Order: sequence, then structure tokens, then C-alpha cells
Amino acid sequence: MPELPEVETVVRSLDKYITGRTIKGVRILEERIIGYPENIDTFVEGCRGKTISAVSRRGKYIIISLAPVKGHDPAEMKELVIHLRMTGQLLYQPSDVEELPHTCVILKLDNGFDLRFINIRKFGRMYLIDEGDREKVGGLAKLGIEPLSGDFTLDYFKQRLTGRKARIKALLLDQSLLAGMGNIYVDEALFKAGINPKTRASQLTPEEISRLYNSIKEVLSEGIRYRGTTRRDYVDAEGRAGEYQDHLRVYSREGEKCTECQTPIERIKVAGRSSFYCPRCQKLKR
DNA sequence: CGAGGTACCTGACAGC
DNA sequence: TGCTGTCAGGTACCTC
Repeated sequence: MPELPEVETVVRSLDKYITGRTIKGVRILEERIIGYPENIDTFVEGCRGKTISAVSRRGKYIIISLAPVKGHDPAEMKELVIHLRMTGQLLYQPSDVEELPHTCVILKLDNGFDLRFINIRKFGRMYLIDEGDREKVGGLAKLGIEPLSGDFTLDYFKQRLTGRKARIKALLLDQSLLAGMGNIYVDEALFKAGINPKTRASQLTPEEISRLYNSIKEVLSEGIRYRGTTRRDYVDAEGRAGEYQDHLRVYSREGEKCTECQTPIERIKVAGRSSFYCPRCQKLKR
């Protein structure tokens, strides 16, 4: 489900409800969901009694900061890291609400509510690490720059693309280059910039790179403004769907008219993923 | 480095 | 109705 805008929306809705709360207990219903530590009891005991001091995001990872039990060493700060992968949901629900199918982990909070991790396809993962020990989480330490931060400059983007012969779509999906883009927002950004997803990065003109740079920031900001894209499973912590699916220009619109030129949108395979584009607005040069 | 495949899982949907 | 194949917002790992 989740790309940067969806994860950002979950983080904002979560922060509102769980920051300041203490974790009273943890129930693990599906052990494979715990990516670290290997020992499940260590995970459970590491969460118990901790107070949630912040909720943040890095790429598509959700980071819940846990402050130690009072009177304990402040060096004991932990981070609960969560990746939703394709179908993960994090729901803030009253403890007495019946749990949904595919509920994998339940954090019991001190106010009669739970934080529940639901995972239809069981791809999602939770990790409990010492604060800052991000090497323990596959991928987290290797993430590239945040595309909506000031670190993402046109120079950085140009420099990371030069000398690369790979298709631009594959590079935009590469989390070690930019953190947080996924299949939907990559297709939307390429459309907005008028670039064919199969274009080799080395063939992009400076003008195209500049347009793409701006488009990336625009589509991600738009996605956040509409609280994400819901196609199937995605909802925020309150269970609310997003609305950006009503504003997509190409993604999942095969056969429908391009919003700019009325040409039917086409679907092809690029970088192993379904890719939607307008054959007229996004011509492949060679 | 780059491309393509597999695997991890479950559910929805199209087609026969 | 029911079976089969394909596809899905992601990532890790493998081979060529």
C-alpha cells in the first residue's frame, strides 16, 4: 500500500493519538512479522512499560520512539521501526473492538486503546532497535535522501543520475537514491514531467531533469495533501481512506483519456512493474 | 552496473 | 458455480 505520502499520513494520524501513551503490553499473533530482535520475548519485554515520545518517518519506514521506564538509564531509548510493505495497516482502536482478520501484533496502550498491526499478505515487518542502531533494519540505513527535505537539491538529483544508463523509472524506485517513491508516484511524476518511463537516465536533458525534480516534489506534496492514495487496503491510523486516487493522472488509468491530450493511457512493464503513461505526452526519444 | 527472475503471502477479479 | 491464471502500493536475493 504505502509510499511516502501514505506513510506520512499514517505517521501524522498516529502521532495525534499515541504520542505520550505508555505501552502496557504486547501480543504477537504472527511471529514472522518481527524482523528484529530474533528473540520474540526480547521484543515484547523491550516494548513493555516504555512511553511513546515521538512518531516519525524515514522513507517508507515508520519510527516510533520509545522512552525508557522512569528511573532507568536514558541510554535505553529504543525505536520501534515499522514497514507496511504492500498491505500493512496500523490502526488505533479501542481494546474492546473485535480484532480484524490478519492482525499480527497488538500493542496495548495505557488508555484502553490498542495500536494494531494488520497485515493481509504478511509482508510487513516490525523491528525493535536501540535508538540509532539502524543497521539492524534491512534497508533503513541505506536509504537515500528525503525528496521533500531541503537536502534534495537539483544538484544532488543531477549528480546521482549522471552516468546511469538504467531506465529512469528503475532509478526513481531505488530507495537508496530517493527514499519513499513507489510505483504510483513514480508514474505520476514521470507523466507530469513528460518523460517516458523507459528513458535511460543518461539520455535526459538538463531541462527534463529539472522538470522531473519539480514533478517529484509536486506529486508527493499533492499526495500528502489528499492524505494518500487508497486502491485497496490503505487507510490511516483512524481507518480513513485517502483521496488521491481521484486525482491520479495516469496510474491505473489504462484505456482512459490523458488529461492533457485525450490520448488513451497505455500500460507497459518497466523495471518489472506495471507502468502507466501517455504515449503522446511521454514519447520515448532515441 | 543493469536486467530479469524468484520468493515472500493473501485476496480480488477476469475468463472459461 | 467453481476452477485457473493473473495481478497487487514492496523489498531481498539470485543469476546472467
